[in-house]
Amino acid sequence: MAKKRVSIKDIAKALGVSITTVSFIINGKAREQRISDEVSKKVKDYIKEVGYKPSHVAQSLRLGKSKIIVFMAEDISNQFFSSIARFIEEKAYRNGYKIIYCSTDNDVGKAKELISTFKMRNVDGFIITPTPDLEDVIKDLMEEEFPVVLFDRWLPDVDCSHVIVENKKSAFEGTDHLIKEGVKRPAFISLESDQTQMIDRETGFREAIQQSGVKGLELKLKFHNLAESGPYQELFEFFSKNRDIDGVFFATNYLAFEGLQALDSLGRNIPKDVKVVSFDDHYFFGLFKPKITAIEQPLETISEKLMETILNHIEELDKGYVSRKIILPNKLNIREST
Amino acid sequence: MAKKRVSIKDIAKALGVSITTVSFIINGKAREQRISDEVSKKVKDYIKEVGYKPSHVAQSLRLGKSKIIVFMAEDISNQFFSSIARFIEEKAYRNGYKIIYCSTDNDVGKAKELISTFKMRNVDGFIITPTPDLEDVIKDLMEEEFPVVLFDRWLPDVDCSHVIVENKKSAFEGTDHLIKEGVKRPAFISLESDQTQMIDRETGFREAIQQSGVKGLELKLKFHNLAESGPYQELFEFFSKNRDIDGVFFATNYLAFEGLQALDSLGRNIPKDVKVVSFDDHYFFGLFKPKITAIEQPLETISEKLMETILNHIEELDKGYVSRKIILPNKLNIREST
DNA sequence: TAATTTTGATAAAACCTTTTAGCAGCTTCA
DNA sequence: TGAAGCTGCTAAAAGGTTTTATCAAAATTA
Repeated sequence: MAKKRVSIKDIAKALGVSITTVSFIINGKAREQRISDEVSKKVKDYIKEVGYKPSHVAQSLRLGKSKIIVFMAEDISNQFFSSIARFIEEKAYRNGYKIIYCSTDNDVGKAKELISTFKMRNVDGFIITPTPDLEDVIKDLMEEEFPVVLFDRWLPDVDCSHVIVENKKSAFEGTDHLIKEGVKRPAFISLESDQTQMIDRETGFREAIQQSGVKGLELKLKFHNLAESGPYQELFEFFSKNRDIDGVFFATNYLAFEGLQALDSLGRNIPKDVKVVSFDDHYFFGLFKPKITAIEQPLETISEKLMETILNHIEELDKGYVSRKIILPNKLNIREST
Repeated sequence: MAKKRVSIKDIAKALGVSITTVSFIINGKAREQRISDEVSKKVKDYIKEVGYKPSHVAQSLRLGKSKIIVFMAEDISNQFFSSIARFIEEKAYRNGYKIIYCSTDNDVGKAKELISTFKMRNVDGFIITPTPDLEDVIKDLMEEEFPVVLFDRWLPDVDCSHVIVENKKSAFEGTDHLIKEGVKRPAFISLESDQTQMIDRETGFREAIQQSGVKGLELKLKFHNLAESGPYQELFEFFSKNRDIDGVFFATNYLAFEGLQALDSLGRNIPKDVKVVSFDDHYFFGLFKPKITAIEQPLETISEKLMETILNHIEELDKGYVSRKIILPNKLNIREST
């Protein structure tokens, strides 16, 4: 027995006033529109009595705003993204926005499809981890004046707001830390990817080894999605072929988890034989034996900046777009593995 | 220079036909409504040319359906929930639905607030992990004919659809497994909670020890949210006070992670001194040394059933509500810790 | 007193769809 | 020849809001 939802019209009729009047009162424009306190009170009381709530859908239609922001992650089940999702959610709700999420699996096709379906939904903004080759879509989005903020990585060819971290600098520091701890033959394990975050981490590694004169080694693995088996086997082979490696920098934690297993299978002791640093700190690095040194991204600050930026874009849509590019520092958590 | 979005009206005007005609053609009712193939083609071609996409907001308003489902988790950044979120997302999108997520932190107040804001949004359905004391809100929701499915736990006092797992049976099996491996003094570590999933796991544990005649021990911890520090300290004290414990059943993986650390600090060897089983398998249980025996919930099947159930409720709203109660089996993954 | 301003409100358009009811004009059948 | 049925299409209402333009009555000013 679903009681019919009460609308402004019902209120107006019941109280013998006009729809306009009710709307003004609801929106706090009673004073401004010279509605008498008497009428105002009557309407407010009635609203409370019947528990009226405005229809967001109707508001969306009328105002062209949905109060919905899309959060497009590479994979929402990944700890990094789900943690950000959690922070973002809180900040969004506090500001009256809701979040619709989706995962691209780093696949352009999927990303394009998702973006195009969301455009129809009148969403107010997009927070996106861009897949490779997404430049054109992002440009379109921006031309159509959709607020967009990228994160985790960015697109050099598009002048779009983004929130990222100091990938190069932190990778440099991490590598330098390895070298300072006596590593002579460091390896850099990364993904086959020309996305900015990976490139920057690689550059950081290279600059560090170049500066100190040691000879490094690099391994780039294919992107595995969840369904496939991890890169364990490849890592195992790599480490068994290159016995002289005495330090490893993992470009992302998922590689570290697999790599640590491989090193363990090979009987390499950490940190005695091999020292280890990983990008992207994780709860489990603290539980590992030995505890793993890692670079921690400031998840909450990233989320804060993302929301701040997107809300800024949404709320001053008219006042001329200026992209905001935010680069945040990370923190190197030194633990037992180095 | 945002090009104005084209509407049905624009198409009608441009082509000199009526809005009705265009709408019929768009919705594949041309034949049925005897629109000539000639007109039909003309309209379709034009639509393709200008790239018309219907406004979902207007459709929502007109049809009273938003094609949005709410996914209300305890905490979206928790691996269990984010994994389900990932599966759900996929299944929802394939069926033309979008997912809005939110986290309750197991707090009724927050849950109530969230539900009430979502009601206004004309969402089509709710997938919920109920917090304690949420019965009334769920009842209201159901009375207002909102489709609802609960998961992870359920509310005995409400006849609402749910998808859960065989908590009691699996806890029994896990405990029984410990005992069969020679454990004489098993401990059950859980949360202070009277939610069904925890109660059932506890019952399973109790029945297993009762059946075999061994004497068990229980510890119930407070629910910690993310901001607070974990229950490490309490676990440490518990284990150091009860040196005779030679087997532990953790009711959820987060407790296991903390508990394992505590056991390690105390120098207890696993599995020689203490055998360990945990509810909720996790990628990291396989990386641990030793690898931890755990009960794996069928995440994908849970998600499938959730979507199936909610879609069923959404699409046959009229045909009389019958709650569906689905209980899925888990899998005991025996590893090195037992 | 007449003209003007202020007060307290309202009608109606707009946002974009879907869908019911209906309207000419033509064909068929008795 | 008149009634009934079909064909191809459309007008208009409804869904719930916001906002602009407008209006009558009362109050103020000249």
